[in-house]
Amino acid sequence: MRASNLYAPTLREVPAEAEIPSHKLMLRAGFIRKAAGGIYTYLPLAWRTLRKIERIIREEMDAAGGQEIAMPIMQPAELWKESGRWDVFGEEMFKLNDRHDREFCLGPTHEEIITDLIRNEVRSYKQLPLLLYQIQNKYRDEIRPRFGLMRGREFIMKDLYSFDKDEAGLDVSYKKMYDAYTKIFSRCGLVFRPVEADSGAIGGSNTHEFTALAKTGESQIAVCTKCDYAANVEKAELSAIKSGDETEQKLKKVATPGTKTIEAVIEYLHLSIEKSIKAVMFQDEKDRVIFAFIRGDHDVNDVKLQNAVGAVELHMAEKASITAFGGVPGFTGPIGLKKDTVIVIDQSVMNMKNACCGANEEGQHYINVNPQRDFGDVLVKDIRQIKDGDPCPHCGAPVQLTRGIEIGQVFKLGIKYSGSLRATFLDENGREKPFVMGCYGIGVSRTMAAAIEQYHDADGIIWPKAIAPYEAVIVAINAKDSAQMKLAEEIYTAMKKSGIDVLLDDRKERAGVKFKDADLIGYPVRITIGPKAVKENIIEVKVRKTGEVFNFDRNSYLPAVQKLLSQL
RNA sequence: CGGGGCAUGGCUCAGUUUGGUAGAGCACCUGGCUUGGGACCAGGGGGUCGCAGGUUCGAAUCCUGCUGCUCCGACCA
Repeated sequence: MRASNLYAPTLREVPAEAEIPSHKLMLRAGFIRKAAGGIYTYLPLAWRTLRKIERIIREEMDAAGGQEIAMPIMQPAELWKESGRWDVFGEEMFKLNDRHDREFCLGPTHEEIITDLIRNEVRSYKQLPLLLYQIQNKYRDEIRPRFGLMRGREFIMKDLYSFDKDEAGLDVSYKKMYDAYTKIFSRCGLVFRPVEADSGAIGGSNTHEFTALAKTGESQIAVCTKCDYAANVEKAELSAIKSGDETEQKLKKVATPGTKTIEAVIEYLHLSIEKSIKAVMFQDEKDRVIFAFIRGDHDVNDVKLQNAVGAVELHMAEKASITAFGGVPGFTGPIGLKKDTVIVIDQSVMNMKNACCGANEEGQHYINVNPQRDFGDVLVKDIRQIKDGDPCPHCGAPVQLTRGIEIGQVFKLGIKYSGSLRATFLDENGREKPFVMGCYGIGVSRTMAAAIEQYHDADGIIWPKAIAPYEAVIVAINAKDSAQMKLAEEIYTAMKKSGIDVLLDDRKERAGVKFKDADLIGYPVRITIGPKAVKENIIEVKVRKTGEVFNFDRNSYLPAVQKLLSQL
């Protein structure tokens, strides 16, 4: 390809709409243009990179036994109503009607379609396992599309669905996908971690998110500094903190006027914050009021709390709801609350000795609180949010909190969809059984964005070789110098012939412009053809990532460049 | 959905406070000159100032309503 024919409109200035590096750079380097909020056109450079990512995905999916199909983007409402997700997805789904007023949606995912596809045709356990996948556009009417391709309303996703006869089979399929994902993201050159995640409202027993580490990432993860444990902060487990042996003192109510915050209480009582118990009140979707208690210096993890009490959604409780159950805002404690409410105590609180907590009376706290002795029959769970330096649940070494971009997820669905859509087969004993399913997604367009988040500098993108739109660019310094152009052409032809994915920048621009564009677009290597090349037979090769410059001889540059590329 | 901000040529923005001839840089076209890190000179084209009302002799500027974009929050691959 010649740059003079390439549609890659680069921008000198940063468009005002972009916030994060990947978005800014994709706009500036001429990779994408916005069509509407969260909807983008992929220009030639982006499309090449996407196709390279897809190719890697296809190779690994096929190697793991996957078969590629293509399912419709537009899907009938009936299937979604049958699975019960027409309303669950709700506003987030793009819905439309045809001329006969039949309802459709633009697929946000394809569990319904695929389950429907196989439910009437796969009848026997002998046809299993079955792994089908596609690379397809997905649609989600995001409340707030942002960050360019990171959170769009239309995005490219690879989704594979596995069908097995039993849990053991699912475990095998899951492992295959887990391993394939590891290979895929490694081949893409990304720095990533598979992290344990919460399965959320979709249900399911086991799930890992593949997260590309990046400062701008939207999800927060806890990574062990010693072992390979990594988990989404929503999921990251904590073990109960042991307390020192202390003689239990007698429970006592004391006046603590005006101490509505934990800080005020401990200052007033001259206690350390580790001796305080904090109350946090929530209401769920059924308007149940939930009283959660946690050590003063800890924070409640609302996903853990949701799971602990079986709620779908939690929000802060209203004052009236708190008082209705005997709580007094600022002075709420577990002792003396009405029995017909939900009380959850963090596991670490149960080990505390001679602590303090609210007495459910204005201006009053209890001291010498010993939860094991004083709280009676309460629900004890791990509801605490992990923080930097907390011990790893596997090896005990401190964990580190870091941010990442979720680029893939592997998920054991079990029989959730095969159950609701009545998709069954006959097992060895002739018994009808629902398929045991798994689903496995990769955000393809998001992976491209994640790569840029990981690899860029002040001058532009620095593509990993495997997913760069072109592996190399040849810059002729002076397009009007026919000797230079002739040599550039010669090298271009030779490199192409040897299998290098190369672009020839033959534009009639000044050298500076071409250099700036090459850095911005981020070709892994740049070959410069100037006077030195013509007069001294020196082929100059610059590595984008390191800035290293190599001078190769005109007669032997090709193997040298190949070797250089193979090391990138 | 709640709270900010913005909307002026393809891009980045000034002009709006205090109403009076629509601007700059970049990009684009022509010619010249230049060619190792986003040159320079000369000439040129392009904007009903987001939309709809209103106030006024006169509105980019003041008022009302709407739309779009964007940032923060609740939601999420």
